[in-house]
This record gives sequence, structure tokens and C-alpha cells, in this order.
Amino acid sequence: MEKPQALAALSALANDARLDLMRLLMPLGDQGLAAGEISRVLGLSSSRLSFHLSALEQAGLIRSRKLARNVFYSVDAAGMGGTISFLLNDCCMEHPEVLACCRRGDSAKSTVTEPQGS
Amino acid sequence: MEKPQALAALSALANDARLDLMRLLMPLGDQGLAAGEISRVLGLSSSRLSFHLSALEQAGLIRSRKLARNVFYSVDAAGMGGTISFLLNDCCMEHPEVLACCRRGDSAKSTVTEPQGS
DNA sequence: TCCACGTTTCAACTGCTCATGAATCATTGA
DNA sequence: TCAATGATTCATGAGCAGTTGAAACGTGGA
Repeated sequence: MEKPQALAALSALANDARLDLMRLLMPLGDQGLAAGEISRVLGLSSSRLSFHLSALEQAGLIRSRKLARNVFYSVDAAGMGGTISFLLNDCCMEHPEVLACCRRGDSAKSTVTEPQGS
Repeated sequence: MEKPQALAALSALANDARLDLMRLLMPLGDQGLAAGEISRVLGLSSSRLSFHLSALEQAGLIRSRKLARNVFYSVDAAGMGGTISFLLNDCCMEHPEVLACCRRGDSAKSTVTEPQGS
């Protein structure tokens, strides 16, 4: 993934509503969920939801599929994976401590990175 | 890592200059680089750099250390790792296809995720 | 054909992010 | 003490992101 694309994806993810949206769609796989249903679950107005959905779709993080009157949205696993991969490989250059934090699924509370105590 | 903290980190990363900054600091480890040197390397004005540095520091992605007249900035591996871990675990719930993309270090060009052809 | 429903688009407004240059602060050496 | 250096803060302005409600669009059923 190139930097502009990664930047677009990061910008898209850096929003409360859109992060909730990704978390809602993630376990549903390719089937996804209709826009109206998403709007009901997340409590977003239709125009607001449409705005956020198109932001995520433009960033390559979700896909849409028209079915009768409904539009179903589902996560684009490759887009999301590519974004995380960009952070891990291109940005962090597989920095060992960063990798360790990821594998632990750990939060920011480690002091092992500070051997210099003087 | 909690959602507000992850959102702050994602917002901080969703910027061209700040992404460059992280990539510059990443291989330097705990030693880091002085602000003036960073400004020279990246070609940023001092006030602009200071603005971006404080954004990254507030987001918990870098640390600062005063040394004589200089302020050295270095990556906070735990913060960066926690952010990636949040995306991978909390947001993607370790979605197998997302994980696969990450392990491959692959970009968004995979069609293996689409077995349904009819 | 007409209406209802699901969804998107539009215009207007608010607030935030970012860039710029000047001013300020802290530290060091003369 | 004073000047020079390194870094941050401030005020300003431009532009973008997000919210809202109304209008428009496409589709399917009566």
C-alpha cells in the first residue's frame, strides 16, 4: 500500500463514528449490513451515515453492494489489512518493540523499553 | 488501549508530515533526534515542526528528552504498538483475512478473499 | 401510474486542523 | 550581563471535516 492510500485510510479511521462502523461490520464478513440497519444500530441520521460510509468506501476500507432497495456495506479486509500492514512494515519497519506490543495485544503500559536508569 | 486514546493516535498519524516524522524517528530507537535536526531533515519550519511534535507526543506516539539546549524526540514503541494492536484486536477482532494481509505485508491487491464467483 | 421506502446529495453552518511569521522563553558561552 | 542559539507559543487566516435538515433519486409494491 502506498502512503497516500494509507493516509486516506488512517484519516477515515480517525473518527469515532467510523471506528464504530468498522467494529460493527467486521464480524459480519462479506454479507455486511444494509445502510438503514446500520443507521438504526448506531443511532446515526441517514445523511450522516451516508457521509461516513462514503468516506470509508473512498478509503478502500469497506465495500458496497446494491440488493433490491437496500445497499449492503461490508468490510474490505484487504484494505484494512493493508493499512495495518503499512503501519507495521513501512512506518515502523517491523520495529521489534512495536511488534512485541502487537503480539501481546498489550496497551501502552510497558517499562521494559527503558533499560537506562541513571 | 482505550478507544479515545486510539482515536487520538490515529488522528495524529493521519498526516503526511507526522507520518514522515515517525518514519524518520523509528530506526533511531531511544536515542532519537533533536528538534532542530528533524526540522533540517524534513524541511519543516521550527514552529510547524513543534506543532506536529506536540501532536504526536500528546497522542503518546513519541517521547521528548531535554539535553542541554536541545530537545531529543524518540518514538514511544509501546504507544505505536498499542495503536496497531487496537486496530488488529479491538477493531478487527483478529479477523482472519485482515491478519493474513498483515502477515503477508501485502497491499490491497488480493483477490483470494473473494471465493464467491456466481 | 402512484406512493412509500431506503438511500444519497445538497446547501448552510460550525468548529477544527494546518501553515505562517513574529514574539517569547530557556540555555549556553563570551 | 549580554548576545546567540534552540525550541516553543501566539495570533492570524485559509481550508477542510463534520452535522443538520431538506430535497432528490431509484426501486418495488399497490
